[in-house]
Formats: sequence, C-alpha cells, structure tokens
Amino acid sequence: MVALIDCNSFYASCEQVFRPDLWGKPVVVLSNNDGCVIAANREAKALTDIPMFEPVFKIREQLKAHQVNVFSSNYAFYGEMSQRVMNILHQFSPQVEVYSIDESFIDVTGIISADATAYAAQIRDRVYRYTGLPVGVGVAKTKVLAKAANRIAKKFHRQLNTVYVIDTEEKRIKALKWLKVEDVWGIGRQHAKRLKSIGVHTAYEFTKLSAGWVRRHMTVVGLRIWDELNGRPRLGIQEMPKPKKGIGTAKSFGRPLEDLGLIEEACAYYISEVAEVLRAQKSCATFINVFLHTNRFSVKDAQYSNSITITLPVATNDTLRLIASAKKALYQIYKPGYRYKKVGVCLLGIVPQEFVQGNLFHPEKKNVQALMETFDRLNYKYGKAKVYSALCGNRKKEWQLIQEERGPRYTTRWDELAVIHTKKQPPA
DNA sequence: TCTGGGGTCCTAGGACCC
DNA sequence: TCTGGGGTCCTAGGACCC
Repeated sequence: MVALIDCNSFYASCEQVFRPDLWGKPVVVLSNNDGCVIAANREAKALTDIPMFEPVFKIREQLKAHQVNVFSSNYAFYGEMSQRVMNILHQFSPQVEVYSIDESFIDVTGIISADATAYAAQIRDRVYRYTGLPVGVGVAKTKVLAKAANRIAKKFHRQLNTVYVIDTEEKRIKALKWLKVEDVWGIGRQHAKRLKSIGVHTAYEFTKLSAGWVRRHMTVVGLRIWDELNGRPRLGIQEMPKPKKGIGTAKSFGRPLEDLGLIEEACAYYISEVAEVLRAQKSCATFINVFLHTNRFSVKDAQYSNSITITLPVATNDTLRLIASAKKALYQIYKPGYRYKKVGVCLLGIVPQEFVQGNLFHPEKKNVQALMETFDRLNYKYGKAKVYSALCGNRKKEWQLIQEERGPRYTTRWDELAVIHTKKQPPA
C-alpha cells in the first residue's frame, strides 16, 4: 500500500502559518516577477473571479474588492517548510519519495494497521501539529490510485476530513467512476481531449479500453497509468532521488533590457546560482545551454529568441570558468535592437566530480576547488551572494525580478523571525 | 506597464557505424 | 524486377508533472 501526502494550497498555507490574523481569509501567492496567481487557499478559490494562473494586472480590481491578501513567492521559506513536513513523514515509513515541494509518496506496506483510515489521520494530525500545515492523505494499492484517493479526500473534506483510503474493489470502482478522465494523474490536456472524443469521460471508462489502444495512442507511459488504475502497481517508490540531468534557471527581467552588458551580468549571476547547486551535489557539467528571448506577449515589440549549447573543454563546476563560457555563448546569440525579457542558463551533461575526464590541453587551474569551497562557505555563513564574481556586476536592481509583496523569511533569517507579542508588552 | 519556473520521459527520424 | 541487416547516438518535438 502507498500513501500520498499532499499539502493543501501549500504556498498560501505557508504564508498563513505565522499569521493567525489571516486564518479564514483569502490568500494568494504570485509567480516570480509578481506575474500570475500560482496558489490560492480555499477562501480565495471560492472567489470565482480570481482564476488560477491569471495575470495579476488583469484582476487587480477583483483582488482589491475581495480584500485578498497577496504575497510574492518566497521560495526560501517554502523550501524550508517543505523540509519540515518531509522530516515528519520519515517517522511513518522508512521509504519516502519526495515527489515535489508539497507532496510525498510513502510506502506503508506492512506498516499500516487494519484501520488504515485512522493511520492516515494520524499522519495528517502530526504534520499539522508540528508545522501548522494542513495536508490531505490518500491511501491505495498504487500511486495513481493513491493520487485519486487524495483528490477524493480533499474534494469531500467536510465528510472525510481530508483522508481517504481505497482498500476494496468496490471503493476502487466507485472512485474511478467518480474521477474525470482529465483528472487522472498523468493524463493531461491532449490525451483527455482525445479520450473524450471517443466517448471516454471517466477514469473507469478509461480502464475499460484495450491495452493495445492505450499503448498505440498513449505510449508506454499511458499504459502504465492504465495498469495502475486497474490496481496493478507499475510505478515504484523512488526513495533516492535520481541525480539531476540538467540544472537550470531562467527568470524574467523586472523590465525589458536591450543592453548586452546588463544581460551579461544577469547571465553571470544565474550561472553562479546553478553552479552552487552543482557543487552542492558534488558534480561537474559538460555542456552549457544559454537562451535569450523577447516578450512573447508583446504585440508591438519585434520578436527574437535563440538558444545555443556549447561543450566545455573539461567538465567543471568552477563558477568563473562557467561564466566565461556562458558569456561566449551569449555573444553568439545576442542581436542588438531587441527588447529582451529573459535570459536562461542550463548546465547539462552532469557527471560526478570524481569521474571528470581531464584534458591535456586545459589543465585544471590550481586551487580552484579551494576557492569554490571558500565561496560556498562564506555565502552559506553570511547569506546568499555575499561573495560573487565581479562579472555579475553591481546593477542587479536594473534587471532583477519584481517582488513587491514578499513576506518575511520566517525560518531562514534571524532578522525576519516571527515575533509573538503579549498583551502586557505591546509592540514597541 | 504588467502574462512563472523547473523539471521528466518517450518517440520518430536522421546521421552514422560495420 | 530486383538494391541488406543490425546497430548506436543525437535531436526535436510532444506530452506530462508540480
């Protein structure tokens, strides 16, 4: 049996944990650059004129009218709260697969007692008690069914209290008949459209299609889902996260940029960020991909986008070498005269640091490892980007993303800790 | 004025090898 | 009339996830 634990409206819930004054009130969290709504709590979802993924500038009036509490995204904070939740889940099973920032699968085979619902409720209660975050728990024989159970748990939260177990054939059939085909985990827009066109509207109807049809039109991926819905496990619990195949970042600028100098600085800064992640997992990169594009939504701006992948002479995790290569790549795709909206970098061909193939003509610079370690130690101790390459420049204000409403980073900054005021000592 | 970011996996087709 | 068979590697594109 597998349990799926999923935090309710995770980002919005995080913002509410240390703000009791917001409990029961609508809260939304915005994407980077304060672009669109990417998370909304139950109260905000109830306001039908505030759809998810809607650009903020289009719904500013509605947000104001409903007195919605709006936050910029605060990933340092969400990441740390996620860590707390995942740590608690390890108390319930030795096998935990952290699937995303707000959900985990845990293997409860042989652990879950006769009363599976009570066990699931215990998970929910402990996470809430230790972190203040509400979660839903779905339990079933396969991951795809656990996902379905979780959806039922949340949909009928009043009756079920956000916990649901599919442990009998009757319950499985009932769940599948209720679940719309487009809501099956792994069936997206395209496949849902095709399935509906042949009269398949529910998960149950999907399971009644032939294996051959599913394989032909939805590849082996679809077939696995089909099996899982039929109660045959095909997706295992992936305890050890696979090493990443690429580490990238790409963020929109706060305003459009034409100047190559500024784009170079942003690019160098992004490289510094991803190189730090690379070193943290003790790897080196063999290729760098750099891409650049204008604002695709703008009708009046001329459009241009390009991307290039270059091979490094030697796989490396040296920020300075990576920046030098990325800059060369950027020069090859930059064309003057456009208003650029975004530059992105991606490190590829990731290999363990100890297996890097040397290059006779590009000897490793002396003391590079020591220098990078010093970089990372200082930045860990004194805060992000306290030490950086001069190639990142000092004009970050000109390109960095907009975050007007970011809340405190309660759990990762000493000067932003939550403060509790008592009645006797009013705030100074 | 203003429209997110970071990933995974699979397939088909082309280039190439012997 | 008829033009092999068995591979690998790479890339682009499509589909999906949170």
